[in-house]
Amino acid sequence: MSFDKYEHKNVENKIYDYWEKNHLFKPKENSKKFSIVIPPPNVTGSLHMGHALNNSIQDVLTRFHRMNNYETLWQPGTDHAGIATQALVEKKLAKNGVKKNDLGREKFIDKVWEWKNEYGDIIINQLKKLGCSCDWSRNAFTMDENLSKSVIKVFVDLYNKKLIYKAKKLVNWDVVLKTAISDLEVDQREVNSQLYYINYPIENSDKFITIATTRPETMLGDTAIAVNPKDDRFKDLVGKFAIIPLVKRKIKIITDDYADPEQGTGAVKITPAHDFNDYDVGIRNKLEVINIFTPDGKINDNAPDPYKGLDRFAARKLILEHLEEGKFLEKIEKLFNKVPYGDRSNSIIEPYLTEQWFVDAKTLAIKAKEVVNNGKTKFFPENWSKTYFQWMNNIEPWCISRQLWWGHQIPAWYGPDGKIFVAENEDECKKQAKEFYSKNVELKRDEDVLDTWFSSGLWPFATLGWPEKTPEVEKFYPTSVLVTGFDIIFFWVARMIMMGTQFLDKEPFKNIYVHALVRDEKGQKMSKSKGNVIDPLELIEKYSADALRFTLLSMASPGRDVKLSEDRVKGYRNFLNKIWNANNFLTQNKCDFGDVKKPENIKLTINKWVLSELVKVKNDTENSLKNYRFDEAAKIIYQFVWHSFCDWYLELSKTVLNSDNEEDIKELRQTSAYVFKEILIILHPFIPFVTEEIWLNNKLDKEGKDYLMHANWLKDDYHEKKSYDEINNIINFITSIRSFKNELNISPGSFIEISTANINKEYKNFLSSNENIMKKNGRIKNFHEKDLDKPSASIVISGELFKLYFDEDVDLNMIKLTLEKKITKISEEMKKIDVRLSNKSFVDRAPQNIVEQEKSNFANLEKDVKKIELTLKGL
RNA sequence: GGGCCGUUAGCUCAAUAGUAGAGUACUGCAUUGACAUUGCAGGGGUAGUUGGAGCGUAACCAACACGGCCCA
Repeated sequence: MSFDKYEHKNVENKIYDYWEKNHLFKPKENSKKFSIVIPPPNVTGSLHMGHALNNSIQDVLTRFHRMNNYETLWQPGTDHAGIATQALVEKKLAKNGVKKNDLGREKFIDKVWEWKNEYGDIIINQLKKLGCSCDWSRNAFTMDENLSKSVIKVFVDLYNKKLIYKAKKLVNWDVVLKTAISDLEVDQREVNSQLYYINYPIENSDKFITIATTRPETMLGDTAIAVNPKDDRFKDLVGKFAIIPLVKRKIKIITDDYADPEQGTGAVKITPAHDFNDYDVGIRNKLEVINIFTPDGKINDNAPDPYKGLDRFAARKLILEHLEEGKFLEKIEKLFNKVPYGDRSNSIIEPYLTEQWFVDAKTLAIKAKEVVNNGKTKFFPENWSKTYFQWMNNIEPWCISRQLWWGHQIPAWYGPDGKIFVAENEDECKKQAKEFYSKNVELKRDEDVLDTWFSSGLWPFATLGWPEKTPEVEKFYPTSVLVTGFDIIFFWVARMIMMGTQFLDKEPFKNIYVHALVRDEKGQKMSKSKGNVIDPLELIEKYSADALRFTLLSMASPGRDVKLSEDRVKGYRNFLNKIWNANNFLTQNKCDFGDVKKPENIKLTINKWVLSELVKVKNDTENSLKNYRFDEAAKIIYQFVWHSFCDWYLELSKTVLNSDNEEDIKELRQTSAYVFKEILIILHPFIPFVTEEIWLNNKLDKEGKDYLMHANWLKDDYHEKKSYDEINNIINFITSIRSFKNELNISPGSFIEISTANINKEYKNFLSSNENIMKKNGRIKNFHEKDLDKPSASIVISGELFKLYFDEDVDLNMIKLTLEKKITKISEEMKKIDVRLSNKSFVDRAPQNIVEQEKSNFANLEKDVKKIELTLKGL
């Protein structure tokens, strides 16, 4: 087996099994609580990039809190996706020639459950691939018995409070699915349409009035023509009657502000049964409402013969032909307009007059707005509260009934005369009915089911066992944070807040972290039709779940779309490999992971430095996480592990490890093991698999007594400023030497000699105390107290002048050019500072420390230039 | 029509108003032991435009341009 590559494929499944086997996802009793409910994916769904981002974030938060003494619950589950699931099962049955109606409601629902039991866990298993540490023993489903109980209770309760009611209204009707849907499930899409100008003859006249419409077929249901009261063009016609072409029905020409003189001809046909605006006009003017469609979008018997039974689009075509023949069609214009589409069926939505159940959302919104207003619930980024309020302030009644079978059947029963009884079960309704009618009567249950979002609205407490007073509700409600995409703030977040404040009198979550949508690398929304979908499972397969998680997290900056490119994922896969090899290095150098602890009385500067860095990095990472700045957190730790720890600490440590100072070696082994262990701990929430694998390989779990998943992040305020500065000086010195060699085209591997004749004592001391490290990493043969008698090149580091001697021949001209370039650069900088300092207002009004800083910067640069100039002269 | 957001290196994005950074890509060099999924070094920015407040701005204000999203 090769040790130099991290192979995630053999690791991730194994590690996940290990976590599950040891029940590490279950909440562990503690006084502090942390809880998240998962935004339940559709049971029909499969993992897409949005899920991957959403759940990576939740998992980081969950793991972080679990590690740090919070009793932590990440409540998982799926929702029953009424329309999608029913459609899917119907389609499947149809393949075998079975129709839903042949089976009947009960048997059909059995079939759906069969499907759910077979395929419903697909997305759950995909979440496991991603590493999600949900408490799967609590996995919930919106159609589960206890959730259904909450749904029924909520419905009955809201009905009794008159916050749910039944009404005949115009609703958004999906003619393919044959159900009502809510406003939110309607997509307004911009499409190329045609605007038809149609002449309606005026009764008893040879004149006509021209209206413009994009939907000529709805003329079958026209009951008026409206013009604006201020529109003088139609003054003579108001009050007269027009004859609908083809239909030959008489309709009145009325005035209404809705008619816009600027639009079309200024006269507008009114079809109250098939347009939301027209419906309002109809009510204002007491117009007749004529429905012309069947529930599946065909022309019904209210229309004249030739059109009856035609599909709405076929009817349009025929009507246009007939209009043309009858010379009623004035002209056709091209138009770019918005047309409502059902987001599930992709068919054009019809406004349709039916009896449906509605929630009085306006009333529920009052408390829901309050908790955000008074800061009990906070949005991150804060700006999303604006979106929330904008919708909440203009909220419309929510149509919750769906003409489906799969879902929570509405707990309403009808008496023989249509009287409605609502209760948690039929027996209760029967009691009510008996009292009402003073005899036993047959009751018939409402056939409709509730909108899936109605049950999702109860998610944060129904999953915890409400309405029972469970310990979970007690402990974990309100939940700590909701992690979600902005696209469902209305659908889901707002509704949960309404339901939570209504039924538990408390906000469902303290914080709402709103993340962006994941787009492709060009910033386009991923969609199957565009073919730009990146499948997270493929990326996991190719680069590991850890790499995908880290990529998504590092790109999750607030208010931005996440533009995902595969190269980034590859880059973070390399990061895992780097960590893996750092561990190899430590192991090969006999760093002892058997008894890891922070060494006492540390002597070595690099050890003091790395510990100081570690503490700082840990604090910064923690702060970033607390502010939901996953991008920052990822960046901080990446920078530390790769650059500070691997590039500098481990490199510098080689000098110690190769020495014969046993005491130093021991201290270094201890420190590096300790720091690396802490790195694993800090990294674990981000990249749980590889950190766990290394943890277990190094036996840091102490045979199950020390789980990485429960390891606390370090608590320490260690900071050795002197050592911290010293190592930073070393890094600066070595980097300067390397750059200089590079500029002079000197091979980086070659060794050089350095004269320290011109530098101050302090710096000399610094050099001698770090001589070995400097020599090895700077590739320096020797430091000399006096200048050597051979050609040199000079360099200024930290304001001190060093002379360098090379074995190979260096072109004097080249040295000259390099130094001149340096002077130019510094001079430019000095000019800028000079401008600032010679500005009187700056000196007078800027804070003193800023002015001082500028002055000392200037002085330092000046010194550097003088020194370089001196050497130039000597060349 | 109303609202929200964005415009910084080739690309993707950061940054309390006080010397513009990272990742990636690119260029050169290195390679016998942690790692080529590597190392070292380098080039690359008139911060969308215009105006304003301010000692000082990428950051604040206003207008405009371009792009994106939500609602009607």
